[in-house]
Amino acid sequence: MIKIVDLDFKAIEDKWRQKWADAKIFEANPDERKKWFVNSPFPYVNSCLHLGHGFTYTRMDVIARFKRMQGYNVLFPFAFHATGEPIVGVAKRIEKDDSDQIKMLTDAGVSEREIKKFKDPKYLVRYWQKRIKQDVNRLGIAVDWRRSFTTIDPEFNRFIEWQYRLLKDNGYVVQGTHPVVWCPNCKSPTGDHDRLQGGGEGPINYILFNFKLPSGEILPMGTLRPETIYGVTNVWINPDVEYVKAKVDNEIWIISESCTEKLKDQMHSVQIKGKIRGEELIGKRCINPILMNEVLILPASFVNPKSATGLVMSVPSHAPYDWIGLKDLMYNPSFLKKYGISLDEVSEIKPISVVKTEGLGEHPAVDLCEKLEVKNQNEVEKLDKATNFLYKKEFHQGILREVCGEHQGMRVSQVKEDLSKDFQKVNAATTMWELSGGVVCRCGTKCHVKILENQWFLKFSDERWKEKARLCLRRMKIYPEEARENFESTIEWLQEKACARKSGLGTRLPWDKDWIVETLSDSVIYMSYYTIANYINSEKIEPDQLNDDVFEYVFHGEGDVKKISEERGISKEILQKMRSSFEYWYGFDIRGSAKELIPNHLTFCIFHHTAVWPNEKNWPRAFAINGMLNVEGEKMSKSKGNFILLKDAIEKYGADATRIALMDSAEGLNDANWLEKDVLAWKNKLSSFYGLVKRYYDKGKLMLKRPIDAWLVSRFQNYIKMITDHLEKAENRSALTYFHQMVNDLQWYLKRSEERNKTIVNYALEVMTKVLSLYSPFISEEIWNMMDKERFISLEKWPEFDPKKIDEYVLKQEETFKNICEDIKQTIKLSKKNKDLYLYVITEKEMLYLQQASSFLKREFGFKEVKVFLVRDSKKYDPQNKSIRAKYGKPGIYLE
RNA sequence: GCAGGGGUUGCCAAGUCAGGUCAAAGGCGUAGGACUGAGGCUCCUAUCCCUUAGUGGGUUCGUGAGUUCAAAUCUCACCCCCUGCACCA
Repeated sequence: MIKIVDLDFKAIEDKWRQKWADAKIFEANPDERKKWFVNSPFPYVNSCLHLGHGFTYTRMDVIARFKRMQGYNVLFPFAFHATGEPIVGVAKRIEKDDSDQIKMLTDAGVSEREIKKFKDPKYLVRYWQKRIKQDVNRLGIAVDWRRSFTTIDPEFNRFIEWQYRLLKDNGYVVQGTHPVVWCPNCKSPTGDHDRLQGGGEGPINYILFNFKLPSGEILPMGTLRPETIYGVTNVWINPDVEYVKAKVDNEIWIISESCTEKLKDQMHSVQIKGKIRGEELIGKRCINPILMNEVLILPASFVNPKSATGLVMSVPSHAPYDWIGLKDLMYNPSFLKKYGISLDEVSEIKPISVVKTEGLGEHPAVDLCEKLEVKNQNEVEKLDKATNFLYKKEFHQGILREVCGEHQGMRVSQVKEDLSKDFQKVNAATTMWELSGGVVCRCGTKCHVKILENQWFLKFSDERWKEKARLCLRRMKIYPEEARENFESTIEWLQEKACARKSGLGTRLPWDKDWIVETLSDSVIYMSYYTIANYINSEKIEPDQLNDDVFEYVFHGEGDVKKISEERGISKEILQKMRSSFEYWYGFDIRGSAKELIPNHLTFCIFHHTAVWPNEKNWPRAFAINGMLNVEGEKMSKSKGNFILLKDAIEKYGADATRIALMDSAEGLNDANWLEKDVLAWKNKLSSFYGLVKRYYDKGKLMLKRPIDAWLVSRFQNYIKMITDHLEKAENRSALTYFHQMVNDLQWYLKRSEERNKTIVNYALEVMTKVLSLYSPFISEEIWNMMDKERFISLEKWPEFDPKKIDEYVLKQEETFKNICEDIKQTIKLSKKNKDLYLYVITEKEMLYLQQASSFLKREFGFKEVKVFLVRDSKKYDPQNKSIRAKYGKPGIYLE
């Protein structure tokens, strides 16, 4: 019976945190031991850490502690990410007294006085840096803080400059032109997270067909389906819209006014020459640039001037809107008359089928409108649904008909690109970018597509770069293996990636100061900076002392140290120390992160390492990937109100329980689930383990090893093997499950043996405490201290697996014995007899084993007598006659 | 839509690659019991359904079909969930 011990977890945690810090046990310097460099992505410093951070960091910390106990020289550094837009954004919002922003900060426990100072982004960074450091320490992460930095430190900026110059010199950074979603107000690209509306929308390329009026002006018709040019029966213009005549490059176009704004941002020169109402064009004819036939310009209200050019061609066979548009006109002859168009002219128009699709009729748009019973062009919902359906179906399965000339028989999906190119080649068409859907920037402005010129890109498409990345990945360990495919497909899929922006915090591109290195691109090789950051910090090396020569020497061993030392004013010894520190620690041995970073950050990390370091020794060696952290089965989010800050969890449950519950909540790519009842259960378990040690440690007798002692040792040896194997694969949860089993086994042992073998019980408790120390280090230090140990458990030696200590025979016997106990229990239940017990066994060894257990059986079941007999001749067995049974017997259990 | 991962008995989760020993580990929860002044602790027992003298039977591993003497495990199709889809951290 173990009494619950009331433990003051907080006091224990404070005590050991302080002792660790005083003894500087996590400060790692190169020495003769083998090294182990573990790290995890640094957090963005615009708020304190949440439970998800705690999950990833604890996971790495468990591995760090494991490796340290295994005898490695372990380095776990930590830094802070501050580059990019959000921090500036917060500062700006504070400046403007934004109430939402202030509330967010107040909720996170920032005082009003502090909030006022947040107008200064640098102050804001310093503030959160302090808070985050506190959170990390509270959680018990074994960090070497001497190597800490932020990405807006000028020293770090020098490092990034070195990196980018190097990449550019090797041809991995190139200039290019690219369409982006653009906010004309912010004058910057609008990413998904920067949007009030239109998440997931992006630029899509419209083809514009140059229909011509007899007078020479061009009516550009925007469409996503170039093949439908063969099925055009007329064109549509919105009669109520005021269009403009504009000189676009060297032609006169008639387009909507909003289109001119878009074209200006898409590398066209646009001058508005005049206005023209849509209705003025109705009833005129224009020429199809491919078929060269004349088609009628008809009115339709569904034509949206905000979409592309504000002019569309009509393909009634394949576009439900167009078919309904025509029908609407036929039912409305007076409307037609207004524009001087005769009903006959319209009723003569017959759909022209362009695409043949299995399962669809000749004119699928017509059929669909009938099926959905679309009454008129105002039934937008039905029409959109039909349009969507047709677009997909015909794109994937449709085959071009005879009217398409040389392209006949081709599948739409295969021929679409070629068609577009061909039409452009003969000047029948151009293209323009349009959004796939409306996007509104966070600032409230409507966005459009802009073609960014002279943008800087990382050339991930470069085949020699990809090949190196593949090689690196092949050599890496990925935990769990299931995640590897994701890396492989990312390497194949990555193309040019913009690596610079015009706004936000960060390092300016050294050769083009207008651009700032984008934040995902300045955080891919910073782990190497940890190996020298302690020298930069302690030696107070100034940013302007750091130039490419320094970094070339430190990271590549290039150049003359003496000369660099003189020129840069850094002592030769320090430079050499930095160099050897890098050589000692790099490449890192494991980096742990959530799975969301696989397709970007982690794969970039592979690419950049292979580009910066030709020597494979410096490449990443392993990634450990974890899933997302859910809370009570739901995604953690501020709006759901289930957002848990790390500090709050630690405050409420203690760091030890928080850590071990996090580790127990998931493994591999599965999303973890944080359940309060589990955390509380762990808190109790920790207490009762403390109680277990207090009660049994060093309390038994010194005695010779009995079978049951051998059993416990054997079981523990197996556990040590299993736990070690799992931890080597970053499977922290699996390793932890054996802790439960060890507790169970120890409890069986305590019950089973009347007298406890002090050596054995101590051994078991020590092993368990060591295992526990990875997960819940504070309480483990406390327990270790209670055991009168001199050293920190954090610096103790990991229990070694020794197969020689495993006694297979005893393991088997005890297993059998447990089964026998189970049988005895059942038999007692049925026979209601428990006076005497007779056991019949086959071998003498078995007999001896059971005889040794007889006192346990008496204690456990209340037998007066327990006898074990050897079976001599089972054929003569007679269950009724005790004396015969004793003489011959049959293997089994008999009760009196 | 595309890419990667997943769906197991109340919940979490092992098992799937190497088919049988799987009614399926372990943890949590729940129920009963022990201990206790009392317990939210700890220990024992039970926990798919029916039946039973320590058994026997039935129905299960997202859905449907297939391969096989035999499928949670292999094949195919479908449904659902998670992550990512780029100039954003």
